[in-house]
Amino acid sequence: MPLKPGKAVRGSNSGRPIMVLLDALGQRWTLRIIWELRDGPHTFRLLQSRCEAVSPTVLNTRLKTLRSLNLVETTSTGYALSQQGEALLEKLSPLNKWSEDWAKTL
Amino acid sequence: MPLKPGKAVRGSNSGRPIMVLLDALGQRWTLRIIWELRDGPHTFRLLQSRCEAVSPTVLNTRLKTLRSLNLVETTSTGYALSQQGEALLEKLSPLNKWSEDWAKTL
DNA sequence: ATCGTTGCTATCTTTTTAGTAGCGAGGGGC
DNA sequence: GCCCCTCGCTACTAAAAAGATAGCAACGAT
Repeated sequence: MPLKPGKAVRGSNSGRPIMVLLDALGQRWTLRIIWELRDGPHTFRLLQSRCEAVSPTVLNTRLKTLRSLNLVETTSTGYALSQQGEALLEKLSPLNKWSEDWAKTL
Repeated sequence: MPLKPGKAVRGSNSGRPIMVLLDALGQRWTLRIIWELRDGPHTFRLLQSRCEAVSPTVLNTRLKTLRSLNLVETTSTGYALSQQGEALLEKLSPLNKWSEDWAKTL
């Protein structure tokens, strides 16, 4: 059951891209993996250690999904964000700054 | 174990706000709930039906978390994004358009 | 008082995620 | 060739989260 725009996902059978995206990003570690790839390619094991020892089972599952969604690709030096992945990260990276301001209000 | 900036979350004990945020948003339905609140307050049950019958158990858990994170608040007409929640949604809403372009590349 | 709707809890099942061990492939040194 | 190390990754099992369903107490309108 691969995740793919146009296909139903959990919680939405519309197949609308945003729903597919929200479903993918809502799986644990997905957002984090994209985040950790922000400064360049990482090997599987390095990525694993950056994500505080996420289990290889999950990491590999996520990487498979992210590759099938064309957000991550394998390079000679390890896993890296694809062009699309970079674009997505660009949309997400303002969250870093925002989250710090947000934290102050708590 | 409430989610809160400054405190360890699963996968990061740094307490950095971005990690707390990524952890929160990476829980299933969280992103979707924020998304569904984009056009105004909704009652618990309406929100539930908008999220294609998400179980009340999970919905309530998420709403509790989102309230404790100051992203959602209760109003006379139901659950609504707080000021912070609106700000977050603003950061996320470009994803809708982006996701459509992205979907074309698949 | 009855009815419908609300937010929500209790209970149980299923799915997902976590944790750990270790394999086969490849590279380097010798 | 052989040893040793690191690599990506799979297998297996345990724990945690999410899903599904039933239903209760509180409120408002009739």
